[in-house]
Amino acid sequence: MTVNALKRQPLYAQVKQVLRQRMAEGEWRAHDALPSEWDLAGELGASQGTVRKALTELVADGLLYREQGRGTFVAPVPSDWGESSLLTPGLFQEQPDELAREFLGLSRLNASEDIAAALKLRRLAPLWRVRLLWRWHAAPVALDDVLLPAETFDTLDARWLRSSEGVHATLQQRFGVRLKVVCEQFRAEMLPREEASLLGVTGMVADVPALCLLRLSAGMDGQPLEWRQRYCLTHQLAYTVKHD
Amino acid sequence: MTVNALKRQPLYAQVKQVLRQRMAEGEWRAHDALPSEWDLAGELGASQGTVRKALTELVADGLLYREQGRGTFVAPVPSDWGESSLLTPGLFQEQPDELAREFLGLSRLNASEDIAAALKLRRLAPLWRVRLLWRWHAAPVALDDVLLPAETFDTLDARWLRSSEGVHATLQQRFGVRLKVVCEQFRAEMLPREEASLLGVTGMVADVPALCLLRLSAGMDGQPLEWRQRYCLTHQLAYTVKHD
DNA sequence: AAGTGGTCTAGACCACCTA
DNA sequence: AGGTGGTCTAGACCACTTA
Repeated sequence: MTVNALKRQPLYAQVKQVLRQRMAEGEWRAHDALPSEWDLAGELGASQGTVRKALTELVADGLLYREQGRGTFVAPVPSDWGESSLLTPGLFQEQPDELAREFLGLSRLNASEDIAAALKLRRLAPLWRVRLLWRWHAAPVALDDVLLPAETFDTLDARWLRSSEGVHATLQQRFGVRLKVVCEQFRAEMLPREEASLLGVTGMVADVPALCLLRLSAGMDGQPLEWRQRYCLTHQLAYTVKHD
Repeated sequence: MTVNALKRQPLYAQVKQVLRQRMAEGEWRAHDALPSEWDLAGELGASQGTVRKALTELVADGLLYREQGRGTFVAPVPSDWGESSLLTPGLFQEQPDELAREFLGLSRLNASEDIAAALKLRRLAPLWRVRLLWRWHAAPVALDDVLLPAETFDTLDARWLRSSEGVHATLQQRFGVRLKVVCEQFRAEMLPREEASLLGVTGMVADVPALCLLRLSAGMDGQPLEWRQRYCLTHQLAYTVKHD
């Protein structure tokens, strides 16, 4: 077995791990085809059935997709917005394709107690803080604070974020880490002053309700790696979550 | 094969269907053990591997759970609140166990265009409308409008709802239908007058932001069967969604 | 010790896509 | 026609639970 260096893990889990690593190393790009089940079985020293089980789970994890008769392919990087989408007030129908992301800045701060606990860090651990503004047809609709453990991503560079497809794409390309959403929490609040000004909500109509979203994301191994807080204006758009 | 009456479906899907039906008919109660994989394979005329695949998917669907060395068991009915929970302002830690449901009434109305489309009904199709109030430590925190296709659930009786574990439990017990959440949509709004009064938000402080939640649920076959609209007060509690 | 679910294999056949 | 994923089988061994 070529994969037996890892111990006490089922063979299919080792196959998953090897494939995840080879994907992170950039062996294939999005929509590239993987070798067939039989070829992988030969390469990795497992049976075709075991490789199938690993591939099935990687599809469930969102890393791959399959097409009957054609092959198994690398799934594209998910957008920062995650599995969720912004939609118009109509019920679920329309696409959020006009959504644009604007990078506002990168700074450092120390973790509050709550956030340190959520990210499983010690108190006051150093964090990166990325601020993003989302626009829909040019109008600001949401503002993000993205907090990342600075020791894990110590070489993070603002230039990467300014020019990339997004924070999640940068983490995947520069650090080989793929995020999945663990938990989201929703509140309705009156929009605070600072966020109101960044979202272009001006003086007299300052009493605007906002959807306040907290989101914890983790790597595929379950390690929490991103804390994100978002204020959304929902006059024109609603925030939707699809299940399964 | 005892299950081959259905055609052109993979054998494991037929096994799933048979087991779902037997569960809906009340052959087992929550936490009862199913027969072993080998016994089911014998009963149903499939191999143990095929039965395993069916059981694995039913576990993924949330209908069953398994324990190594002990057996396969029927999962309990999910609460109306669904996979989601109400939590205190602390980040994700606490349990929503003090949540109580109060049945306010059952009435009939005709579907609006939006809702008819979401439920895949014709315009003005008759609907049941169930109103529910949620309390947390006695204080009202959320108000539900539940819309159900009246022709599908024509014998629905208010007495069932008043005395049961909830709408979803009633539908499962009386109609053999199990719901799963398809899609949820979130907005922040100022609380409308009628809802404010039902939630006990009194006169002068009437300008309260509320979390407005729309939810579409479907049977396990994908047929949309429930439309639910909820206003949540999020001063004390936030609404959370867990993924995977 | 017996029974259960969990993993793994080898081989077969089918449905679908591409060339 | 040949390659791919999708289904199905039969048999083996392991890890865990229960009595």
